[in-house]
Amino acid sequence: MTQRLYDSRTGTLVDFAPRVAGQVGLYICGPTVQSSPHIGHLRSALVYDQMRRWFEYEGNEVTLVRNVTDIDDKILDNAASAQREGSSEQWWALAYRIEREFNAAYDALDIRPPTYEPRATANIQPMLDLIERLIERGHAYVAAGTANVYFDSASWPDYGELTRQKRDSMEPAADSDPRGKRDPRDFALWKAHKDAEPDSAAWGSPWGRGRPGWHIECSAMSTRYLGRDFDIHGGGLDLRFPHHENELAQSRAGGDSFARYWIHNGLVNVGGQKMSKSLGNSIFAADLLRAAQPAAVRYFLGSAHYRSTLEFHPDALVEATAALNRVEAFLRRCAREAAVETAARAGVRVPEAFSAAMRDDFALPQALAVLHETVRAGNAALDSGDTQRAADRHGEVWAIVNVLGINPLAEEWSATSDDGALAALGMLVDQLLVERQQARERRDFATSDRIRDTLGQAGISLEDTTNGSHWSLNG
RNA sequence: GGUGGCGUGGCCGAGAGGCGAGGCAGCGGCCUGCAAAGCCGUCUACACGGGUUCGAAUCCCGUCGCCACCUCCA
Repeated sequence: MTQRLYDSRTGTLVDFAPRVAGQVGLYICGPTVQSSPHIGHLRSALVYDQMRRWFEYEGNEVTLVRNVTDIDDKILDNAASAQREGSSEQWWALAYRIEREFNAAYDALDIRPPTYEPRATANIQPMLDLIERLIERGHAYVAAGTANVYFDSASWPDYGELTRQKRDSMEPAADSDPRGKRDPRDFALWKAHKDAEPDSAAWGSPWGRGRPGWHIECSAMSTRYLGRDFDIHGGGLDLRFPHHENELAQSRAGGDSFARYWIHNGLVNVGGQKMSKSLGNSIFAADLLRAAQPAAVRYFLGSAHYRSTLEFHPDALVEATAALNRVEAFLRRCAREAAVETAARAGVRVPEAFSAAMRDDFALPQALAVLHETVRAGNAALDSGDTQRAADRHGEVWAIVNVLGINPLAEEWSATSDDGALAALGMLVDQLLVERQQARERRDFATSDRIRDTLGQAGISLEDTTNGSHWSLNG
């Protein structure tokens, strides 16, 4: 069965075939590092992380390139306004600090680093080369008497193809500062240096000192690392227009065939509304990581289809944690009762229904339904004493949670735990469990319940089974 | 004005002509000293009005409501 995916350029579900069989090239628009990462940034990164893991699980070699926009208007503005309030932080220091915040959040969620992460400021020359090519081909012009270079949208008949809009029916943009544009729909390839901006934010070019426009970096960097003809270009839905439209226009006008497939992930709403600074309803990465375990955050962010709007609500993480606890409880129970060997589950493949869901445009909600159905089947097998069948389900569940990166027992999540403290806790709890068991045997339930209550207040839950009692720390 | 999307049960969230995805929460049962966990069962649905069809949440027409993008955006 072939991989299907929704290509937003054609607006249809299509068969995905990589340019070179077994090798997938993926370019993702990363963040502009101007302020702290929020839930929307994480969702976007996670969506492509899970796609990448799935492609790799299917035997492909994936080259994932995700850029960092580390020079743009907002970064300069934010640095300048902080400086007016006494900050000494330069724009490039701000960008780097924020970039590290993003990487810390990605790491916390085990979003694997891309194959490469190019920064705009490190790729000025390839951008200049592309701009020169566009001028030579008659698709760009230098605004008279300035160092501003614009893409000539009227010279490119396909302009609007990505979002299936006609150039003539686009709303005439209120262009506050045309600076020599021939048409409001033209967009900047190169922006002339302004006196008010720091010298460090300008590079030399054939047209004068300045800095790159927003879109040109992605055209230059995607083709530099993935080739002039590559497989998939992805990013947030809000980037379709103008960012991706302009990328596509300038790349094709420059002679590159560019991305074969375009994918766009849905945005995150909070309280039914788009998250925005002015509404003050932003949920930041730090908020999420404080509220729940990383695996639960991943589970929540992957609980809606990647193209759907995901609704964040206060209980969402509680529900995700509960759902994942169920999976964890099964994995632990199975390890106890069915004596599952690590080696035995290593080669187990995901259930066919799970693969079918993933191959159908990465249908995560259905894939998660398969996960839960497999857990239920495994628990039912344990209930009936069929340990072989339980072990089989255990292997499948293990394979699923690893592909999605939501394995509650994965080493990634436990790296920071304090082994010494945990060992000490274990000894104390085990001693209490012995006392409780003795109380139960003499039917002194007042004592046994008191021990359970005390442990409960300390955040430890108990589970009595025919093979003894088990304890766990509440997530 | 242009382009695209959405409205599903208490909540989240799939599905896209015929067996009610799944999770969270609730209820009943089994199990349990009682719980917890688990399993079994179960109540609340497809915005509204027409139409097509043997059959519509799904297709068509209309209505209402909501949202996104149209040069800052994940």
